[in-house]
Amino acid sequence: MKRTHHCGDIRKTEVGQEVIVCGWVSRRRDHGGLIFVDLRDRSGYVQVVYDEAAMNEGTFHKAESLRSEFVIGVRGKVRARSEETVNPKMETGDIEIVCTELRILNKAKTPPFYIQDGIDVDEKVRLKYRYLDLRRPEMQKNIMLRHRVAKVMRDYFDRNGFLEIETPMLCKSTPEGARDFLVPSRVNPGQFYALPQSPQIFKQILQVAGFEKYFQIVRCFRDEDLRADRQPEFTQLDIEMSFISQEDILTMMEGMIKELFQKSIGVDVPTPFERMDWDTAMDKYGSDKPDLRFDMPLMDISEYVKGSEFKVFNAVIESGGMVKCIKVDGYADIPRRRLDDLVKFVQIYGAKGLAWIQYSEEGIKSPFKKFYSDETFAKIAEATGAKTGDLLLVVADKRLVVDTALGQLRLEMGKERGLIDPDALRFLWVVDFPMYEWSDEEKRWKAMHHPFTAPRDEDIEYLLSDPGRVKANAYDMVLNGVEIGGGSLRIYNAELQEKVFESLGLTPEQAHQKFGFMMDAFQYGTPPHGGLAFGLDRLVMIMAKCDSIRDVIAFPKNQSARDVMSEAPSEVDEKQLRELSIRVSAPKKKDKNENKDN
RNA sequence: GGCCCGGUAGUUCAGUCGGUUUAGAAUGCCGCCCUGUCACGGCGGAGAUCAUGGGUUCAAGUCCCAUCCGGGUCGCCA
Repeated sequence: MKRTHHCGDIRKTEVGQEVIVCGWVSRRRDHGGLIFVDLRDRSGYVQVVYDEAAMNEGTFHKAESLRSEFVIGVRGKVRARSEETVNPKMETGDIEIVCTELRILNKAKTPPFYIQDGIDVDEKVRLKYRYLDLRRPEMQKNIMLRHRVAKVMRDYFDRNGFLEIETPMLCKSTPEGARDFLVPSRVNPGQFYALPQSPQIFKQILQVAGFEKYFQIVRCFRDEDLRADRQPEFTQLDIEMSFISQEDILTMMEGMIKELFQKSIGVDVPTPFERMDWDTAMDKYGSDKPDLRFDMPLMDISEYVKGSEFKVFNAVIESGGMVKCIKVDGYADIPRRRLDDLVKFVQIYGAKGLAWIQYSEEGIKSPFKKFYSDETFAKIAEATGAKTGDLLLVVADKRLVVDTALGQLRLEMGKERGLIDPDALRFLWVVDFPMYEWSDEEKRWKAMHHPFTAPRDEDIEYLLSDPGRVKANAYDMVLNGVEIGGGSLRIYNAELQEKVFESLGLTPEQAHQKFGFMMDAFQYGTPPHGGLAFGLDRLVMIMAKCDSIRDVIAFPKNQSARDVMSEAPSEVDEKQLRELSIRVSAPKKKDKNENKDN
């Protein structure tokens, strides 16, 4: 019984033909002498009819035994449905297959949840039975889209002269950056590989090796805590090019994105993308990845509120901080309760509090009303464009806290007030990133991007004397407030690279121990080069309109970094550990699943 | 590591102030009936370690403590 058609592909053109289809029983409607089965394969659904009066008894009897998710093969004739029985909700709703032969290829246990779109089931159940979850059409679509995305990317880069080159999964552990996943080496007792956080160094060395244009769709690993958009292993589209300017890279990537959206979801993305420097992004949107699907910029009102009796604002301004606000149109009647919630909300991001001005019909309401004149409130209204009915939410603190808290509050208000068009795609390049950021925890400057990023030429003199003012030739691609890619022009001069290591607090010995092979390579004729990497999971997540990258990864980990289907990670045999010269100090874990299910 | 939310039939939920409940509903499942359904319909039935452990109480799904599990988030993520 060899399949001739896919379920979802059959149309009126096949009417009269004998077809053989295979798939899973999605729904069975048993009317006694007449049974309908919606048969599903990866292409979609088709209705199969079993008519007691018109078929042999054994076959009909078999049809009566069908249950959800049985795997069957059906031979039958395609028939046009009568006008009253056409189902416009189904792609194949014009036709049905009248079964003449039924083969039950496999029975199935009753699944723990419905195999259909839009289910509301605890994610742990979905992940445990991932093979059933993935059987749902919307998940199938996501995985198919992901395939399509990778395919378009490969075609684009191939056509533009790029080579896909694989790099090692077993690498040297490097300082800086995320925590490494370590892999013990059996043949080198006591020594460890690290799984790559990205192929960064290898792709640069491939430039030294003269490949000029490299790309790779590659798995990366970072042992950090998980989020809706962060998995310990994730996929990057990794790119590096020689003899190019920043402009060349941005243009090449815009072309790739344009083609990608056109060919995989049929959306036209206008190019070139908007550009914004990092300082502006932080100042205006309180984020290095602004969501431009709505406006609501942060506005500085320090000059209007300084020098008053209101100690909170004064103290902040005098110590070099600032008072900024966002304007929420038509929300002057925000419930007091909600304001209390928002105070807590900004505190998450380090703000000590939140103030507000309600320009309501009954007049101005504000916790600091008594400290300021009506004129001051009028001036603030003028400066911010606030009209009667509008709400200003105000945060006072040092710059980074104000920007972060208000930036997050802006997003919260954007969602709450329905200002975000769910179909909008707003691309943006954020450029001119700072080279360093200060780590309070480690009391030192850390590379904001990574230590191979080239500082702007005019800032090189400040690398050691004033790292905070150095800007880098680094850029991020942002889509709808999500960082989907980032990269930089690289340092290609060994001395400059050493200087940057020094600025990061690495001694020449440490630098040499960790990156010596790279520094060596750089002495043998390194071309100017640069590149970037995209987060493939995040990109597909947005294209598929999902809220979590778990929905576009076939077998993701849960928030505790566990695969609940295969139950990884797990303890291993003493023998394995002995071979690796490893002794485990962690207490034995009880089997987490011993008191659960079956 | 911190904060927030959650855990009750296979699934999704309800369960008030601790007591009239034998812990309900929907859906799924099982059986019988049903020839034009497409979320088919009708009748009947089975199905619960109320996450786990301890405590308070005459009495705990409900209150308290601890633990486990899940999700979101801050820190973290070059």
